[in-house]
Amino acid sequence: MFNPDLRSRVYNCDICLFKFISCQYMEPAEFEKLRKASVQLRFKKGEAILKQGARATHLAFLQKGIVKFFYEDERGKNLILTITKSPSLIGGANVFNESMNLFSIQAVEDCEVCMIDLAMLKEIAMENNRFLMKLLEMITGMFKDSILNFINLAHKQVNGRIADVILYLSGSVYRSQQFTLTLTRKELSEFAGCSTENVIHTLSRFHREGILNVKGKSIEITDYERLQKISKVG
Amino acid sequence: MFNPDLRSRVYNCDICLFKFISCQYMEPAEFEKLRKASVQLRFKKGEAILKQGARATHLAFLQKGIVKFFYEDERGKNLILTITKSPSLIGGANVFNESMNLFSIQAVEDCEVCMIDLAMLKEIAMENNRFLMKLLEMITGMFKDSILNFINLAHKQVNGRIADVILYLSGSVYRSQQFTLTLTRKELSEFAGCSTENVIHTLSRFHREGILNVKGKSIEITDYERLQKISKVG
DNA sequence: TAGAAAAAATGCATTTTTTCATCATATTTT
DNA sequence: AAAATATGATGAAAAAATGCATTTTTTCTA
Repeated sequence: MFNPDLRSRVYNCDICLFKFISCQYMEPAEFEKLRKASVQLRFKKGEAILKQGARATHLAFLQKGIVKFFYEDERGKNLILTITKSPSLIGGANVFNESMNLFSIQAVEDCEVCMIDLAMLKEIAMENNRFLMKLLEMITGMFKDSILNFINLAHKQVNGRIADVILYLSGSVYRSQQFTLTLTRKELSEFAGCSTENVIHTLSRFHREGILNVKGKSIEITDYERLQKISKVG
Repeated sequence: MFNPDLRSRVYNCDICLFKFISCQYMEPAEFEKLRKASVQLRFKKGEAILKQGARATHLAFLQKGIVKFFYEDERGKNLILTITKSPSLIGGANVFNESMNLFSIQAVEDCEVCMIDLAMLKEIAMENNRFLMKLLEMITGMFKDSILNFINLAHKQVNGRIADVILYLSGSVYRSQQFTLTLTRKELSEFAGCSTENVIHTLSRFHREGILNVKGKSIEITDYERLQKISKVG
């Protein structure tokens, strides 16, 4: 039989971590309400998933792919707050107080995202304390990551900041000592808070000094110890 | 009659904003449980209210005074996340996920603080959704402020960052165009993320250029427009 | 209230970072 | 396939920021 409900599904909900976690706190019937208030979407590299300043109507769960959180200032300059890979709850920053998105979220590579209706989510959370607590935990965790990121960047010089960025991408995003960047040098500079040229200069220096093997988008960490030391010393 | 319960009170709870807000969400009897699980304390300028790394056992409500939130890195260098005046909920950053304080909170001038037992607070919040939501809102609000602060600092040069700090202190802390700093130049530098000398140089330059009237701890904004422009342009 | 300690201020040498000019190489668009 | 556009790389000059030595001022405390 043909199931119309499945027609538009990008992926099966049974593999979804958010479903798995949620169902530890609610009955399947209750989760089904949540699911019906959600829609799965594909985003191509570069597409906006949530837009700074827009009304926050959805919480998003990143099922597949990598995204960047960034803030656009008045002069159009961007600042990347963090970069996150799936699976991960994204864009809940404003759920409990603001009605506007504080920042934008954009696909850094092709993504699969489930957009969950905020009104329904709130409705269910209000009836379910343990779930509300868990949500809270996930959302404040997001905040914590961004803040720790900033702290790292705030009192280091560019050397240390770039080392940090590489270590972060290697450890938390691509999860390998050798990876192919899906970010441009400009984006790296928006993450590290310096000029694009400074990123390029620093990467070539790290390459010359045998710390990294940089070839365009391909980066390999060849001297992990030293990179870590640069990150620490600042 | 002598009321032993009042003996150790630093101030009367009836003037407390946290009580006022809480009582919009709970019965007086329930609030009384919370009050009994709380203790009022005085902190002298410079004293630690909450210490980074320590177990988070209390939520603190700042009744009177000014505090700084700061992060101490491995090398003992500090970074001030934000500066807050009373009345304000402080130190809830870790309430819902971590068991350790993510950062320290210290009195910048003499303070009166109510330390609220976290276990009891959680117990009550779990039974009271609307109150839990309100708490959540207050706590994520704190996070939001810190992040916006960081965004401001992250891609501006020292000029703009110092302008920002002065505008912030004037607008949100001392609430006047003319105020007497309770922070040292070193603390300003930890807030602006630059060297102490740079703060001093920049303040004297602003003074020379007629933007500020700086005399030791006393600061007056004499050209608000220009200060704001410097903050914007970075 | 004198003396010590801490904080603030100043000038200068050095380092770091940005900006700009130029060119090579990808990637898209037409 | 050519043209247009974006991205990456390099070097040099200018600007910004730091670190240090030293002096002055303020604050603390005995």
